[in-house]
Amino acid sequence: MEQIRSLIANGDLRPGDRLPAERELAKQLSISRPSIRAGLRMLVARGVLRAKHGSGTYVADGPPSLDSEQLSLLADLHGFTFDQMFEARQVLEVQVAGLAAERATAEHLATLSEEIAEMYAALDDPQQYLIHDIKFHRAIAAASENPILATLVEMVSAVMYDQRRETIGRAHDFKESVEMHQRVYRAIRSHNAEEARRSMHEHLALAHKAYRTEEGKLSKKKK
Amino acid sequence: MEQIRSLIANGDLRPGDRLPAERELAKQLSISRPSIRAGLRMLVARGVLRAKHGSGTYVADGPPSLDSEQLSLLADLHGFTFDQMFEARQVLEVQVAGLAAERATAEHLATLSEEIAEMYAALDDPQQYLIHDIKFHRAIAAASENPILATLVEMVSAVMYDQRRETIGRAHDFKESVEMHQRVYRAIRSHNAEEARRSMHEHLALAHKAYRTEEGKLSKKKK
DNA sequence: CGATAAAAATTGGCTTTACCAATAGGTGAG
DNA sequence: CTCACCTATTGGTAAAGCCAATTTTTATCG
Repeated sequence: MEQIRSLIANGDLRPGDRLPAERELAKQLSISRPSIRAGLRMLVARGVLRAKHGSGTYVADGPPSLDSEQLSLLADLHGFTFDQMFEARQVLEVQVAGLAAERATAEHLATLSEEIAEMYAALDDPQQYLIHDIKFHRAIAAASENPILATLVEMVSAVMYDQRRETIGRAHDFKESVEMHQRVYRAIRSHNAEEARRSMHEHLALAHKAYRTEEGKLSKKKK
Repeated sequence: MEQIRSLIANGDLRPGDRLPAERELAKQLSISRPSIRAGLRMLVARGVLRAKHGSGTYVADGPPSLDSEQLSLLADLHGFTFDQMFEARQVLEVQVAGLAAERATAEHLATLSEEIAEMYAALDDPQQYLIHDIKFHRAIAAASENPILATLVEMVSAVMYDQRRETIGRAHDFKESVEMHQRVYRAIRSHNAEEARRSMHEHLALAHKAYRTEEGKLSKKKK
C-alpha cells in the first residue's frame, strides 16, 4: 500500500491512470499477488483507486460515488443523528457557499444551473430529486475551488444519501425546496457571498425542519 | 464486508467488541478465509475495525490514530495546498469552537487543560508540540458533542499532521502559539461562544501566517 | 472493403492449502 | 505466591489454481 501511495505522491501516477495488472505488479515489487491485492483493496476502500473487473485498476479521478462511502460506515458505528447531520452541514456548507460565490467560474455556474433544471424535471420522483439535490450541493462545493472542502461535503452528503435513500417520502414540499436552491444559485451567480451564506443557511434550516416533521409522521405511523 | 457492516448497523456489534476469529467467521458465513480477510481489510482501511496481530480484530472505539488516515491519501492524489488546508480549518474549526463553548462539560475542559500543559512541557520539542497541538484541536471538536464534526476535524488534522511531521522546524514561535491556545481555552471554559470563534479564527490566521513564512525560509534555503 | 460476431487473451475475484509471527493464557518451577 | 517459559490461538503472508467479466483480436459474411 505504501509503495503505491508513494507512486501517487511522487506524481508518477495521475488520476485516471491505469495501474499495471496485479500479476505484473507482484513481479515488479517482488511480493506475492495476495499481498498486492491486500494493498490495492485498502486503497480501493479509501476511494483512491477503482477496480474494474476484466479491465484493470485505475486511479480515481472524479468525486466518490453516491453509494456507501467513507463516513457512512462510521455513521452506522457512532449512530449519527439527523440533527447532528444538519448541524454539520450548516457549519460546512454555509461557509462553502460563500466561497463559491466569490470564486465560481462560468463552468461551475452552468453545472449548478443544470442540476436545478434536473430538480424541476424530477419534482414527482423523490429518488431522482434527492440525487440531484445532493449533486447541486456537491457542485457548490466544487465551485469553492478548495478540494479539501469539496471532499468533506461529498462525504457528509454520502451519509445524507444513505440515510434518506430508503425512507424518503412524498410528504416533502419539493416545489419550495427547489425555489430555495434557485435563490442560492442566484446569489452565487451574482457573486454575492453574504447573500449566498444567508440563503444557504435558510435553505438548510428549512430542509431540516421539513425532515423533522416528516420523521415525526413516520414514527406516528409506527404507532 | 456488507455482512459485517449490517451487524454493526443492527447494534449486534458495539465499539470495542471483539470479532470472532477469521477462521471461525469463515466457517460461520460459509466463505473462504481470504474473502473474509478482504472484507475485514476494507473495514480496517476505513477505520471501522482495528486488527491486532495475535490478539484479534476489534470494532474501533476511539478516534482514528494520528498516522496515515482517510484524507491523507486523497491529499497526495489531489495535491492539497497549505492555503487550502488552513481555509478548510477556518471553515470547520471556527464554528466548532463556538459549539464547544456552548456545550463543553467538565471532562472536556479537563482534557483541554491537560493538552495545554503538555504543550508547555514540549516547548522545545517540535514533534511533541505538534502532536499535542493537534490533540487540543481534536479535543475541542469532541467537546462540540457532534461526532460528525469531530470526525471531520480528525481527518483534516491527520492531513495536517502528515504534511508537517517531517518538515516542522524550530523557527516557529511556540510560546506565542500556546498563548493563543490558552485564549481559546478560556473562552470555551467561560462558555463565551463568540469569543471562542474569534480567538480560534485569529489563532488559525496566525498559525497560517507563521507556516507561510517558515515555508518561505525553507524554499529560500533550497536556492 | 467493411461490419459483425465469435473466440482467445487479459485482468480482477475467489478458493484452497500451507506456513510465519505476534500475542495471550496456562503451567510448572522456584 | 510470583515469575518465567511454553503452548495454543490469532492475524499476516505466500503459492497455485480456477472462475468471471472485459477487452482485443480474428475470422467470417455481406
